[in-house]
Amino acid sequence: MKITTWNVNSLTARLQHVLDWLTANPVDVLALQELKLTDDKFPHDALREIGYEAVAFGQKTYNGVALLSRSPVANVARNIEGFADESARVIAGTVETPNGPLRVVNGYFVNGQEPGSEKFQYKLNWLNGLQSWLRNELAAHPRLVLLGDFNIAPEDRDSYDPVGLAETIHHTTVERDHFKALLGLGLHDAFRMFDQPPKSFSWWDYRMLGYQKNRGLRIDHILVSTPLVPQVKACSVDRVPRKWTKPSDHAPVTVELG
DNA sequence: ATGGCTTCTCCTAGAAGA
Repeated sequence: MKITTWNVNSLTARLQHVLDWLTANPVDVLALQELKLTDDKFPHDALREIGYEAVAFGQKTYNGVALLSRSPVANVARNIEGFADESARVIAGTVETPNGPLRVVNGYFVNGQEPGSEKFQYKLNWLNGLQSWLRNELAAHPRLVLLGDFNIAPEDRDSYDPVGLAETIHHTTVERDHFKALLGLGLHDAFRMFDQPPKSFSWWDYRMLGYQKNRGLRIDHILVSTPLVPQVKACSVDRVPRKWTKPSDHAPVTVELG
């Protein structure tokens, strides 16, 4: 089965891209971030027509996450239990697979804007909350995938300019330590389980011809729990939709589980 | 050097994204 994460930067603006991409890539589960719409505006009908049911957790203008699935999603949770949050950033659900139930946790991690800012502190608090909650989620659901827009470039090789951007947003030691702490819970970066082309990124700035010059970051991730590791068959970024007209600034990342 | 784009809204300017 295939599971994908994609920050679409407005589902209203990107609905046709999502429909086109899913039609060409009929993955089992698609985790979306940055819907930027409220649940009453969620395009259930258009998705149903191509075979997907969705559970959504939306918000006006900002944030918003959803799980699209070809099979039912059960036991849906919204945001981080035990962490009060004004923003719609997490939706989790369980799908049945031939190997048993699979917990899928989809997150739109806080951006943080600038180290030292209030928003950066919110990012750190949010990451602490996520970590505590995930410990329990993993205990309850040993087969778990955490995926989404992490807004963290975990290592220097995940940035187009690790020296020039050292200790700037997405690159700070404290953010990277949080990423390592997630791995410490018993999660594994599916992308790094395979040989990948150098300068593999998942996001490119709209400005400065970012995509054309491959000035990007790898900030969209798929982490799998230890029991799933033997089942991971592939993980890759699909740059194709980043080349479409009016693209999202993020590309979809897909993991294949055997 | 800066910002260079795209999205949204209390809508045509400003905030936010990353």
